Amino acid sequence: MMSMNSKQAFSMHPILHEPKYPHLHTSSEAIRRACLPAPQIQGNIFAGFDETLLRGAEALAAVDIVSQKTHPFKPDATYHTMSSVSCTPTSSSVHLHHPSVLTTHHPHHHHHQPTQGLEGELLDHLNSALPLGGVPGPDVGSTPSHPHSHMSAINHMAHHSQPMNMSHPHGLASHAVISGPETETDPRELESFAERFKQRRIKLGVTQADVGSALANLKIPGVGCLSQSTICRFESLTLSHNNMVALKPILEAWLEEAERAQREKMTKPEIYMGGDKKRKRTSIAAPEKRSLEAYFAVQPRPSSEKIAAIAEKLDLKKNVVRVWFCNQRQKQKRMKFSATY
DNA sequence: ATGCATGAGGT
DNA sequence: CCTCATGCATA
Repeated sequence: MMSMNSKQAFSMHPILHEPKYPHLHTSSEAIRRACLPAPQIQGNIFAGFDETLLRGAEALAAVDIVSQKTHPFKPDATYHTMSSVSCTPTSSSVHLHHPSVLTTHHPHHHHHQPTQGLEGELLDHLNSALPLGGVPGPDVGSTPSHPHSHMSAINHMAHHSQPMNMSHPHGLASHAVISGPETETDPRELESFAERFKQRRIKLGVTQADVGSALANLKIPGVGCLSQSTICRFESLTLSHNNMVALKPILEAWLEEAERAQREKMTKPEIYMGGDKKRKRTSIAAPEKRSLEAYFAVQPRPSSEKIAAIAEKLDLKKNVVRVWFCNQRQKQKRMKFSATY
């Protein structure tokens, strides 16, 4: 039924980093434009908002007013036992460097934190706003204005960098033209590639995890292995546009190499195992999650204090809440052409 | 396939 | 502390 990962081990040291990617790719110069609002996000933050928002509002208000109370205990579900991850040596490929190949930031950013001053008011009008409006906060949830900057990925990529909604009307100029690195950023191109990739990958009888670990064998400078998660996300386009663009050439290279290898009957069963400490994934219960969503709808970027208050209110660790917001923001931004089309 | 987490790099 | 790219652990 679904793909199962056969193996996957690898990992890099959390604390051990090296100078990592030695190369270039400093070709940023993007001109990100003011992005537009994402019409709709996949998250239905407002599903059954009646309750949710009410609760949220209540909670929010309560938080504001009550704030600290000495909670007796904190049943935090977060017990991540960090571990020393070891680079599974068993695998034929080693990879120590960080795969952070694509992290080049631009100096420009312009995000504004709009009206942050009305935090207190938010609560209030939340009350009034939600029950009626019929459509309480679609807008809020969509984060109408979140400009963002980008970083370029690997060396050859987009330059004109239009982040996402570059609606490249069509110009599918047969992408053959070499000199034009700017040819591979078309969302449609990425989409079709992802699909072709998946199909050919399956045809090769390789799992997503296999692809990930095999990448290290390509010995591409600055490229180590990737996890099953990332391969999966690439195939399902649940990565940022830039991330997709950056990964495409790498996966493309792997694909060709894999098919070539198969032709010559060279299959190397790589097996590895990783047995370290496990990290426990915190699980936020549904009610808490609903509250968080409600908060997010009004204020996607709560201040530290706010986060602390929310955390206490929901009886969660502050960091858990902070990370939740970060992840939520990230989700809203990822590709899935909802915003572009 | 996804939820929560870590870490690098930037402010 | 944020954003991004990624990953481990899970459903």
